[in-house]
Amino acid sequence: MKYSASKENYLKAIFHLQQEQGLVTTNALAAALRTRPASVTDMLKKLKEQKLLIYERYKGFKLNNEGRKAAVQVIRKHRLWEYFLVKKLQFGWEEVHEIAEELEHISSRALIDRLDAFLGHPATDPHGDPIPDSQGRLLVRRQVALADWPVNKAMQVSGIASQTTEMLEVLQHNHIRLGTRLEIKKKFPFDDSLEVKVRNRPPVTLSARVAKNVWVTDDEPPAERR
Amino acid sequence: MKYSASKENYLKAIFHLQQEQGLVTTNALAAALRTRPASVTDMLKKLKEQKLLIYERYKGFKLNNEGRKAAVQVIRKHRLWEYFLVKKLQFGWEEVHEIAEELEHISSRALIDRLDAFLGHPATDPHGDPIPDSQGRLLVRRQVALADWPVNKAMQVSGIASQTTEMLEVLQHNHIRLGTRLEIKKKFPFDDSLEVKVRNRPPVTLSARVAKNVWVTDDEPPAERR
DNA sequence: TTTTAATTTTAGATTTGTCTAAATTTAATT
DNA sequence: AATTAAATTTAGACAAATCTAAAATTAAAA
Repeated sequence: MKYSASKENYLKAIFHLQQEQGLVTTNALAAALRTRPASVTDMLKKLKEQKLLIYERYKGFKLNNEGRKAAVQVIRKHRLWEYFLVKKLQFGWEEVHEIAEELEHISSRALIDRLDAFLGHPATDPHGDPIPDSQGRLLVRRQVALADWPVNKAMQVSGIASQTTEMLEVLQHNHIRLGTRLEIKKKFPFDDSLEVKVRNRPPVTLSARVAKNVWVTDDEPPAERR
Repeated sequence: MKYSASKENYLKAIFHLQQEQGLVTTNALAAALRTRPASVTDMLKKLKEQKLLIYERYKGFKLNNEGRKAAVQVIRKHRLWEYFLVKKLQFGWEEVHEIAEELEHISSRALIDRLDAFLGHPATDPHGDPIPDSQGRLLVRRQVALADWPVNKAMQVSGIASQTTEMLEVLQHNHIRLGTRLEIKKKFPFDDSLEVKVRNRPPVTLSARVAKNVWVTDDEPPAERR
């Protein structure tokens, strides 16, 4: 099955949206794709005809099994390319998204499998998001906002939600980046700020704003795939 | 300047055709692109409006300076990707063309410059064709068919025109590949076959058919760019 | 130099993906 | 429950790239 770049973008966006909500709405998808609701309806009709999603007029929609498989393949390509761009071509992890948006539509299956091998079958992309394996199995790590993590329980940074320069500046200043292991030492209910500690460093304070935008996971990520 | 994938394909094809003939014809371009003459005319009109070529109705056409620059950038991308596929991803040199046809349309300039650096600024692609540098300068090697090379003058294989499996089989059998240095020992006017000699090997005979499809160049390629 | 053939262009249609504006359906309020 | 508002879909249009069939131009042959 080969889909157009546009269709692949729709599949990917629907996949991400339905992770959070069960059913996806036309408006939400239009916003995610920066397009018009009418255009979304047009495309939904085609995707439904191709039996990639379950869709009821005026109600909402979601990918079926076929659609999910296709979406995961696109995500796999995107994240492998991002990894390549950062690890091999020395791009900064904040500059690669746009380029990967183009590369993800290259169709050759052999290419992506060889790229995967060349990169050493990486488990996550440079933003900490898991890379689906060649069978389309996606490692699901129970990611949670740092703000919601319990006190005194080891964890590591698995992703950064908001990747503004300002945000990255704060993290860099506090020696926190992807994979950094840390613990929350104290929570301050007054302003929801946190005191966290990285090994061999003095404790630092993070604002609620920051804590909400840092994803963390267990110290040792389980190999659970689905 | 960003052009659509389709336009880039036209530019590239025109560039190659006008290397041989001065003016390109509608039919020749249609054949090269496996499309219809009417479609070619349609596109020519657009390329002319964008001031990428010189075109007179019913007469013929060729790229102007702007068009040539754009075409060379596409060729640069294509050949760098081919090099990457063969040298880094271990593809065979005969399988990479199709994939590079897609990759060559990725637009990021930063990507291609970093890829170039990552690969060590290679001078030629896996087929022996020169890779334009980042300023669009294309190394012009005086390539000539093996059939037309003088007797007893050292040379090296710089390219293979017809890359059928059968052709490659013959070459492999005679230990001839890209970069192989050899000399013609004798020409047989009867059937235009040749006796050639590779160093440290017994002489072998090549048919006229083969000799016409092997490009050769001087032993030491000059660094002449234009 | 006519006539015929080949090449090239135009006219009009089609597909994919998008849009605006209007109509329809669903949800929210008074 | 009736009315207003929001969300969604339809209708009709448009741009890009392609096509077929017919017309126009150029080249070749009788």
